[in-house]
Amino acid sequence: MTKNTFKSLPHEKKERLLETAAKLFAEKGFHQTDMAQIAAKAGVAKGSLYNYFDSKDDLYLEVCRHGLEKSRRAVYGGLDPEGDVYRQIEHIFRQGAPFALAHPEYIRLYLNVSSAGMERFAEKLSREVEKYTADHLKKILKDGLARGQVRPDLDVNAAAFTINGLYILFLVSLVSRHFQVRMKEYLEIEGEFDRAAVEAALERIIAVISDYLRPVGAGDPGLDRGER
Amino acid sequence: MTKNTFKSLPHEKKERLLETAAKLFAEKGFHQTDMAQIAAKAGVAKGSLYNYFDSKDDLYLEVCRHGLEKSRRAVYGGLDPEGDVYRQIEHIFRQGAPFALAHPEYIRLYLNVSSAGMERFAEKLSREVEKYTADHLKKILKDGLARGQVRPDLDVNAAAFTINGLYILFLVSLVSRHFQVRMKEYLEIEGEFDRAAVEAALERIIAVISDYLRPVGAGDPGLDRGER
Amino acid sequence: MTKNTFKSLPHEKKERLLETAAKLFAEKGFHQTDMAQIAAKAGVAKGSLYNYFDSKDDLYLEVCRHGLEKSRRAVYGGLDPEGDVYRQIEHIFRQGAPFALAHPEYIRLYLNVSSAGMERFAEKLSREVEKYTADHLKKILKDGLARGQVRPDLDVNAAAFTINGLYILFLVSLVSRHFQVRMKEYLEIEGEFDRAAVEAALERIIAVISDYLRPVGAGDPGLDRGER
Amino acid sequence: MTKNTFKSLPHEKKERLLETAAKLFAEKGFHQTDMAQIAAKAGVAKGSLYNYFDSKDDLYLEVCRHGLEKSRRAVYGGLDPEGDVYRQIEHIFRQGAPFALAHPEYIRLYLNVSSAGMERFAEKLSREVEKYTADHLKKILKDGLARGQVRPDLDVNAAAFTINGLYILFLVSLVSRHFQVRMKEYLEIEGEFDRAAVEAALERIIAVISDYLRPVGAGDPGLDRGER
DNA sequence: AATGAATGAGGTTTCATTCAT
DNA sequence: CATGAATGAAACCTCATTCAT
Repeated sequence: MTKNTFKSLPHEKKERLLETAAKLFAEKGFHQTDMAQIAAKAGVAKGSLYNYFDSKDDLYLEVCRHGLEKSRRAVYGGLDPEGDVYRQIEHIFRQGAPFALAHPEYIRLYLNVSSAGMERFAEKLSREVEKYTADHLKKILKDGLARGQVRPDLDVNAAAFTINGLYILFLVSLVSRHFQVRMKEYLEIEGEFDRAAVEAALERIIAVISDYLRPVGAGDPGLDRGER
Repeated sequence: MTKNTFKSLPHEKKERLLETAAKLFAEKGFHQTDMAQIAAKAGVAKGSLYNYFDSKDDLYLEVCRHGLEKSRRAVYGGLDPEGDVYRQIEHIFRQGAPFALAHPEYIRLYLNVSSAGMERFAEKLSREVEKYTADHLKKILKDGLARGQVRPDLDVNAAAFTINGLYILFLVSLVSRHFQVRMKEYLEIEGEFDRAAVEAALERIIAVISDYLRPVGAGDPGLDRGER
Repeated sequence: MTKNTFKSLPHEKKERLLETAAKLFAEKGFHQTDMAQIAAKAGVAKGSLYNYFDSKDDLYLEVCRHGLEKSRRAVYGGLDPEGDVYRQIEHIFRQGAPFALAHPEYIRLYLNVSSAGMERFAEKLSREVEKYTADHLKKILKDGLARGQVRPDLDVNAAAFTINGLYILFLVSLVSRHFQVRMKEYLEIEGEFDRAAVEAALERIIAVISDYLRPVGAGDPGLDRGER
Repeated sequence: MTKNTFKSLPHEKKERLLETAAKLFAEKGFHQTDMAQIAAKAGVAKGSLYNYFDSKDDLYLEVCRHGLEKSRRAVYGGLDPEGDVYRQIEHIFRQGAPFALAHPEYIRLYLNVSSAGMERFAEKLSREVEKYTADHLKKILKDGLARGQVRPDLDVNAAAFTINGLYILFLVSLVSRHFQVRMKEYLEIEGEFDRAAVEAALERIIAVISDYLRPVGAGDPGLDRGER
């Protein structure tokens, strides 16, 4: 468990340490990153890491939790709970994309937790990570349902599962070689996966969601679909 | 590159070796699996692995390719290209689920290729893996579009991206601790994630797809949605 | 010990095998050369090497003996025992130099036998190698002494030791990075150690020998010293 | 490159480590010596070697450099630059012999650098090693020339090459099986190569040098030749 | 609390030799 | 006799963690 010695460190030092570690873990993977490297890059002594954390596992866990908080603040921070369901969903995607581009390390860490040999972290992180988002999305959809903004026969949970699934796949496509190749293949994106391509992809995905949610016969699309 | 010495091995030995390696890699991750272990479990000498493959990387790649072929045969094997779009999509999901349960190792390997430090494998595998499925799905949707089985305004590529995304998320939920927790959270599955729960989840996801694809006003749902 | 299976091989195959091995051993050293490589380059099966020789050691020994014979034929082959002592010594140097340039591998093997961990080969080769040359040189000097061609107070054995020492040092300077650097440093050779530089060095060394051997007051130098 | 962690070790530990390594490398050769062995014999952990040196190569280089310094101090330490040329040369031989007997490992290491597969070390060591000695010898001879102590027609560089060659051959005869056999063969030494035999050999070699250098007609030999 | 040297288990790869075909 | 796959003992090097300063 994170020790008090770490908690009582100056804020700046804590941030520097966790961010350095996040970048390294995300870039090279858990096992390929070594404690000495983290210490060196963060400008602390290798031994100090063990004054702050019980083990490498412990540090990794803390790094993930830190990333989780950061991403939540970034994505759900400015959400207007009174807004239209489409606008709220779009808000999430539109906050998520720049966050992923600015902090690819945290998205990568999310992905890594699902990989082989990382189950002990999933055990500790996954519910915490997913419950928050799931509850949020379900609430948005339920509110939309209550207000007649979405199709009345909507399976809220399955829809939330789907929307979050698209959100995850979109974000990991911004940071993982594999998923980037996949997205380019599906959406037939040629050349660089630059800002414009990201924006276009985002709009098409949001349109899918909107098309799915919209009540039958709704003439006015809930989200801007001008692109399609 | 895989050496000829491996290729000319008895089929059974090749299978045993690749499957043993697949299971170990999938269970413990690439770096946590050691060559000695693979050799011992497969009943060959450590040195022999290096008669068959140039390196651990090379073996891993071969294991992934082998899994890819197996999964393709299992999932796309009995596909009836003349069938209705909904039936074809359902076929894919209904073949994929038991395959994933019977061979969780290959789904885990798929997931691992997207994790940090595995980019060199993604570089070699991802397009090969994704192009096949993407082309398949797009073709199914285009045929459905031509036959008027799906909404006429469908963004085929984005739909294929979405459907495959749901397919991936569904399968990885069967094999990855993290994604299993996530699915249970979203779909509010309590207790064991047993066969019945898997079946129920599968139907809800297929229903989402069906609802999305169906032309507006189509009275008869394309897929059985009795569950919902 | 070399097996009969090797001896009864076609001459050409034996030569090819021994020469291939000589080059590899000389280039990379005994331990860095592996049997598989030798077999591959010589165009024989790895297993065959063990039909021909008891072990790698045994092969190495045979390679050295083969090189020894070749070098003897090349260097002492055309020696005229009736000739003047100076001419005979010069003959040895003038035969040795092109041989070393044409077959650096054998000179390198000679050098390697004196290095650490090679004592078991020295035990078997050194006397055989050195006795022949020593006896030859001593005979030449004794004859010269008898004929009054060299200083009457000559310590024949020490002189032979010295002359052969210079011969060895000259030859190894043609094939060993270390001794080449050394010779260039001593003789202040700048730039490439090309044919002309080799010739010049050779003449200076022969002149040293001649100066040393010449009876006091002998007006006519025994060897051509025009260069100096 | 040698790391600071090594440099800041207690002098005694550094010496112990380098000497242990020197002895092992010299006894068994570079490739036959393993890091674990060195560590065990020197009483440090295997991992520590890698805190001190980048690699086995790096350690070997350091061991050679250390030996070089030791041998220089031993051989050139008490040299009287005002002395007679013959006395100076004899001094070098008379210092070198006991050093080689006391520290055969360093002479062996010198020899090893010239063997196959060691070129990367030669590249880094040879000039450094040879230049020092070459310059020294040339200076001694030039001074002798200026003072009329040696023959006026002396080829200083070739003479330095020769004298150093004899020095090398003499020393390696004390430590290498091969060269010992050679010396015994040339000088017809029977039985053990003991102190007395070494002394006798040394005197004969010095006499050769003296005879060679001495101006024609010099009645009084520069060096004691009573033995012959 | 901070430091960084010390530790040693562990992992990939090499290669001489054997042996079945 | 020729072949080349099989074997497994090493060997270099890494790195999480400890501990003395």
